Amino acid sequence: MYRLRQDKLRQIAEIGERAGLTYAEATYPNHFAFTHTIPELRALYIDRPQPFTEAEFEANPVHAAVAGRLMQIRIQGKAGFANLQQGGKRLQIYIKKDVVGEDALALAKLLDLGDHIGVTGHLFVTRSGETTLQVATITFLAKAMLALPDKYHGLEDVELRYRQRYVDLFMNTGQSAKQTEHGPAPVVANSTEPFATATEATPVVSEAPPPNVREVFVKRAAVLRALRKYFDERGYIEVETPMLVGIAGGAAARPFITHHNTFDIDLSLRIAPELYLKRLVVGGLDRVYEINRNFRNEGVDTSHNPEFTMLEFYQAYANYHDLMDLTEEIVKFVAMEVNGTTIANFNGVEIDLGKWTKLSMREAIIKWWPSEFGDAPSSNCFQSRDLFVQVLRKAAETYLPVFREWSKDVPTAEWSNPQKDGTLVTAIRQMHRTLAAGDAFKKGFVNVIVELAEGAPLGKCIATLFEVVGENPFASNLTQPTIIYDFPLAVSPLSKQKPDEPDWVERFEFYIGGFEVGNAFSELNDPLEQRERFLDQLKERDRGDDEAMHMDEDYVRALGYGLPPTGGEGIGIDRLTMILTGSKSIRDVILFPLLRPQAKQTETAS
RNA sequence: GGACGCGUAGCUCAACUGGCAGAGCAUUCGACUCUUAAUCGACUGGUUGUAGGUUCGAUUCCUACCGCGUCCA
Repeated sequence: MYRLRQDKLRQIAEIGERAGLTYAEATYPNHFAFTHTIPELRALYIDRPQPFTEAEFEANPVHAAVAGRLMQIRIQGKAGFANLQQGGKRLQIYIKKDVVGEDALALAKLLDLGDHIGVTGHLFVTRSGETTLQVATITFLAKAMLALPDKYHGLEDVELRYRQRYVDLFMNTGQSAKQTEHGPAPVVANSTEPFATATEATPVVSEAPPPNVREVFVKRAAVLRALRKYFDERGYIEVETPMLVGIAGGAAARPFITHHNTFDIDLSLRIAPELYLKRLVVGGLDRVYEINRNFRNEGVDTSHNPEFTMLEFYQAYANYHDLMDLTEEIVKFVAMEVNGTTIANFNGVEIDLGKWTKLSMREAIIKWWPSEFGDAPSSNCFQSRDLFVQVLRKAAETYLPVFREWSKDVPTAEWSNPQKDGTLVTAIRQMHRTLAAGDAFKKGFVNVIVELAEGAPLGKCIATLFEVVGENPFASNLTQPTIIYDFPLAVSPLSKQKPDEPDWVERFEFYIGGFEVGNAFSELNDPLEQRERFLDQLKERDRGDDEAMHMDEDYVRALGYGLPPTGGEGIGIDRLTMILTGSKSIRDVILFPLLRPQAKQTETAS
């Protein structure tokens, strides 16, 4: 292939020589003076309510020079049509020997799909009604040495699309015949729908065209633009804080470790900018935001990529109630800027980003209490470990009959304060293992009991129970925009306590489409309390939680200079973009998602 | 880390219950001055992800590994 195309390049050079061009000028020129981009030209004369007619073109000829990549060629002897693509749009061009002459036609015959050319000419309307550029001159700009994917299907192989995003981007622009056949707004092609009921038939996968990849990333840029506009207009300043850090703090996650040679020290890639941004608020930057990458050393799935983009913003004198209002406003604003509507379509479900539900975590647990667990508990069950244990025990005995056998002789006291190797703990662990291959929901529930039996803090158990109940796959509780507020202190080492309930903090997360999109809280600004929280984290770390935080003495010192009451929030940009583009996987909104390297053979010329 | 699924020509896909590995597009050659998934004729293209095993015979069955996807941890 390479050799054949190199031959063509030489022939192209020969044609160029006749026009006085050097080999380089004829094959890889370094300039083309265009008058319009293809999207501009289309917007002016074609993509409008009343496209220009042939009569209008004849009365007022439109001359243009455009450049693009050849996506289709229909040559017919001494004339032919082709489609040039630029900026995700295509323009048909018509090359006729009578007009362009012998050499230009010879050049046209040497062109391959994927080549870049520039053309000059004027617009006309064909008999079949397509506005077309009648070519006067052709300038060869660059050769595609590799064959393009199937012109009808485009590039469909998901792995290839991610590995060779450059091909994905110019093939899947919504312009391929298969994509246009399926309507103007192709949805992400995939089959399984978490929210679909069991009675619905599985859609036929092969019929769905690949998504409009270009559009997804154009929209992603629009999301970022809208967010910057929102914050810039409200007096926030955009900052950039270190990604290479000594202590990776601000979140519960494992960092990547790297090394700086001249200092000869190990550094981490940041897992969150949080602690630096609050230092800036101490420094008097009352409103700051940062949009950039975080790195977390974790696995990959449809909502996780080890590097992901996060927006974090901090606002002095605000608390989490202010941030809840702000959150609704921001999401609505971005949706309107990007899509012109607050309605989003995700996984076949219509989501209204303008309609929000607010529930405290405790309310949510009670409201969404699965009927399989028996009667919902009363709201005071979160007040003490004993009461919580009683509720869980009752639920377990209702939901899982085996539990009745195991626990009937066990006094509540042992539930509350179990022996590490006692019969109860052993039995529960055993049960957890036997469920491993089975029902995930059941397993999640048992997991709460395991945590409880192993002596995890009550708050942590409550948070885990919330996740189980909230993410119940049979209920889709967190699909529509939902704010869950008031978190247990035990899972929130950087948040400020509620004044009247010291075991709970002023924190919320918001969910859309079934997953967490953002996290916010009133910032803990008492340095002594913060030091204690770090020390608690170190204890958790000693107990084996390698996601627990490290002590950050400098951060505590910064708080020592006085952090005003401050509200701070983080929003996952990739996930927000997924919702706004209907992308089912985070990999569909990240240009080059992390993939395992392929140590495969590299194809070369022959 | 586990379960399930997938991997065949550059791309999109076939190949029945184990019996000579095929088609369309792209490529190459030829015809064609309003086509649009252009059309017509001819040709070319393969270590069936990798390595083993069973078998007279493996794309197909078995094992391990590699990569991807989905769900879960």
